[in-house]
Amino acid sequence: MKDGPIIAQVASLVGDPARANMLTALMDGRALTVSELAQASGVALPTASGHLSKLDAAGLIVAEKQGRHRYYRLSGHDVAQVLEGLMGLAQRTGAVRLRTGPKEPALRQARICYDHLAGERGVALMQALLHQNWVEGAEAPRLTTVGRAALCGLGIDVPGLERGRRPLCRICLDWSERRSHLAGALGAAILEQVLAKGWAHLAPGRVVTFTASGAAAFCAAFGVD
Amino acid sequence: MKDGPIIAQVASLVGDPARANMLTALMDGRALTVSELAQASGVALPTASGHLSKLDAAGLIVAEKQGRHRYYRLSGHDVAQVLEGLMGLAQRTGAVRLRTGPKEPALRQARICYDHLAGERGVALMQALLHQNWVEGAEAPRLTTVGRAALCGLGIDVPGLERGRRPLCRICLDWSERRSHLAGALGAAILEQVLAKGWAHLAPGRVVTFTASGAAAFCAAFGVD
DNA sequence: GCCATGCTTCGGCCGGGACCAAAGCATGCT
DNA sequence: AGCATGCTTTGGTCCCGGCCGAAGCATGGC
Repeated sequence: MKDGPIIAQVASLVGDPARANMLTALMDGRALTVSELAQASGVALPTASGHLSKLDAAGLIVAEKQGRHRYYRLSGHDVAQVLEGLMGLAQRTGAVRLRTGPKEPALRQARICYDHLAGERGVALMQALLHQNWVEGAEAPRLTTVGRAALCGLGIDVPGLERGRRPLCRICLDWSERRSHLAGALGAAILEQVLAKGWAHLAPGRVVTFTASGAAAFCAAFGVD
Repeated sequence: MKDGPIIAQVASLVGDPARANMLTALMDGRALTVSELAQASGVALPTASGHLSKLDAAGLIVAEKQGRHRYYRLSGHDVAQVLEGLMGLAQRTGAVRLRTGPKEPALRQARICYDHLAGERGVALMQALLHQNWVEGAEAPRLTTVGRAALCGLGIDVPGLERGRRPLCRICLDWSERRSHLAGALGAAILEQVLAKGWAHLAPGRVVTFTASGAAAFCAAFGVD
């Protein structure tokens, strides 16, 4: 007896180390070429190509041809979200990673989750937004009028975002903090703004590093304690 | 380069069809014996035993010895949540199940997600609770005073739940509806109450079937339109 | 036209792991 | 004690799937 969709198929795709590495490498929302993904996952190029076709066929990633390069990116936020969930599980159940990277603490502090901010800073941001009543609501948090004005003042094109098809506010469970952070169009826009203002920049491996002054500015702007 | 905890290990555990079947069989929150799980997953008993040891060692399930039986259940809500997430992915990406069961529609309508109500009815319940302002809040929705009184009136021991360690309100993304339903201690208590009042009963395979009068009573009680 | 670059396909190797039957423990009933 | 039931261990088979090298297509630059 089988209940619901066959979860084993998609799970086994993620279950291979090489593919898992590829997927996590894609979790920063960028599109990467086959060669880059091959290197990121530590397998030869032909092997990577095969893996990627499978992931593509399964609909977890989508391809984009550009000249003689072929770019792959995650097919949606739900994929990233499931990956975060798996990371949370892996961490809670104490699945120790073999070579516990030196940037683990940095990842916990601030990282990219598909296209928005996650980690301690991401959760703190969410808390601050709620606390100041810039957003409110339950499973689909809504921007308040006061929050809307404040974010516009910070240079975020809220009207533009509202015209898009993508939901403004979404929540996403943070694997390291086990609390939610802000996703959705607004989450992405805020991250974009943070990077544009030079408060932080992207380090390899999904790590987001804040400058000293940038961190201060970030906290001041969004009311993080 | 590996990011975050090794997600491949836990994913590959779920990736085996037999184990995936066992896990989904456990998603109704009950504890099942090894033999039951063997049958549910369609493998011989020794094979099932081996799978279960692995899942246990990985911390996805926990064992409970009772006489000569050995009961297994999911180790936590996070496991169930990740499984729901995987189902959502599998469905969106069109991973069709081979023998699309006849109870698929029933599953969509109302089913058990670990220990609370999911499916159309679960989502409708959540909407109604929000709409009537019985609960409000963002990533951790809170019970309002008016909601608290109303639920007490329906025979739910809210003070008792509040004394427990488990969070009262949690949200959980519904794989079939792609919207959230209510989880947490309150979600579990509501389901318990629905079953206790005979409004619905459990059918095999996580399906929850409402009686005609029970459905009406349910809608009236919680203000579902 | 030529070569260089990026990717896919093919062929063959190899290991891990799923599977079951039969034997081995443990627990409970009588 | 003795037997039945429920589960685990052992041993051995088998097949799936990951892996790479080499060859085959594309695309772009010269």
